[in-house]
Amino acid sequence: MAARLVEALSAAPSGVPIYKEIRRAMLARLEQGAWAPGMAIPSEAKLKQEFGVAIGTIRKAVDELVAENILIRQQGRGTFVATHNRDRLLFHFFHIERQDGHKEYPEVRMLDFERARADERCAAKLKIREGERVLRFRNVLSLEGVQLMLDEIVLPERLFPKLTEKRLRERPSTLYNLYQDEFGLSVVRTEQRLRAALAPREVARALGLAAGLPMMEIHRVAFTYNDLPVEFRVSHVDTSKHDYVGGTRR
Amino acid sequence: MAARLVEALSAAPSGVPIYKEIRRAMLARLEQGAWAPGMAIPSEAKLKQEFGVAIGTIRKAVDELVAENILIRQQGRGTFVATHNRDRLLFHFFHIERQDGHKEYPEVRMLDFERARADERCAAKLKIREGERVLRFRNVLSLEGVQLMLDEIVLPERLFPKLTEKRLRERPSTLYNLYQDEFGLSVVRTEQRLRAALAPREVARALGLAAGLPMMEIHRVAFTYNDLPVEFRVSHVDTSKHDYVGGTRR
DNA sequence: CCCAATTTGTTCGTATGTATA
DNA sequence: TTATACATACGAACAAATTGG
Repeated sequence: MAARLVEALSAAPSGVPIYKEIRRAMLARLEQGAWAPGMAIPSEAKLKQEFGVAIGTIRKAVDELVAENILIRQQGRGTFVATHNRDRLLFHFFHIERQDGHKEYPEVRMLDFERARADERCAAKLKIREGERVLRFRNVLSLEGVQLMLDEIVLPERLFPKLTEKRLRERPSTLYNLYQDEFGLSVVRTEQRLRAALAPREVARALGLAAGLPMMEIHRVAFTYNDLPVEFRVSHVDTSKHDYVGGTRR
Repeated sequence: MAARLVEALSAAPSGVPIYKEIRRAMLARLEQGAWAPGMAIPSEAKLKQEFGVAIGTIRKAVDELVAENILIRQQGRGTFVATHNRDRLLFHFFHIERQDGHKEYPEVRMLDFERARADERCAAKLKIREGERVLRFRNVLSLEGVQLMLDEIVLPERLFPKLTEKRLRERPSTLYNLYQDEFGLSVVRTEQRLRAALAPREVARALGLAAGLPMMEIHRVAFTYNDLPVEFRVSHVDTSKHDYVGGTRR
């Protein structure tokens, strides 16, 4: 087994560094679920043997995956596959906080759930064909008991076979945790576009707000490992008491 | 000189890795202007000798500064201090683009300029005392000839001595380039909070828009090396045809 | 056009320190 | 205490890109 891997790697067309190949091999294992969320991956010493390279080369591959928040290193313990727990959601994916800086985990309530077909916009965002089957549901998010955000979420049915309203309602943790644990889809990155817009009647009604209130409209696409779109989400946020918080980088 | 540096580093209270100390030493040189924007820093071989450590240790320090977009490596040429040119602005600091994804550099026109004193909000954001002297000016930004954004910019006068309206108007490049070249202040990071709001009368008038239009309001603080706030900026963006574009990370 | 010098990029190997179980 | 795993640091060799002669 070890020899095979080494050959496969050194047989690469070259020009591509070994550590990049190893990074790809690791991503493949993550994608296939060979390395499951929350579990420790083999130690650097094991990987060094398995891939037949120096330990520094292994570390360089792991470095990149750690920088992408895909793996998590812990000195003395091991290197782990990142999971979608509440902390990670709050830190990396939920960008709304009170204007005084207070940040907390939102309470989520599902409004409705339906099977539908992708319109042009959804198809483009999810990189699927127009008319392909999708699941669509809406969530109301609250902070400190106050409803302030409506999420309309669209998933390609092909990626989420047999996902039912019941399973969504009864999920014990975050949505992304469900995607990860039940369907092997780990969200590792999002792209989003924000704009200001007057609250659509539907949205205002769902949140119990006056129609015509200015709201933040967010279009977000969530991707898993190989830039595969997993979810498209349109959010409307009441920003009268809360902000969307961002920074530089990329 | 070399010996002194080595002593200084090894005399550190320990617990702090050498490469972290070297990173700090490099940041100090950048802060003091010993390494000027756009210029090459000494080669890794030189730094290795100067600091009296292994080349790998130098590389690890540089790695971090490269990841922070403070230094830029170029194989065969050297390692350079990042400058605020238009490309960097567009890529790292200007987040507005057309809703169809088209991205370009904005045209800037200064509306007014005044000396004032920091109110409570400005003081908090800029970490200065309330009532301290500040410079305040407003810019209208246009894309493809259409005015779509009003920036109100506040600078602590202490950091920008003798900055005049004339120099601002006659700057050849970006604002951050001016901060960097004329005042030795390199913006390396920003924090921002976004919300939706109805266009204030003043803003609508300056941009030639109808009052009461929903606009994106952005509060941004720009920092230089040691988390020192350099600029506070409140922007109002007409997002009827454009979006604010963001991503994950941090 | 090629050669030589310089500089960063990759890879190897080893030793030791520190945190965890 | 011991074993394991990641973190730091050292040193060396060669590859790849750039520059200037």
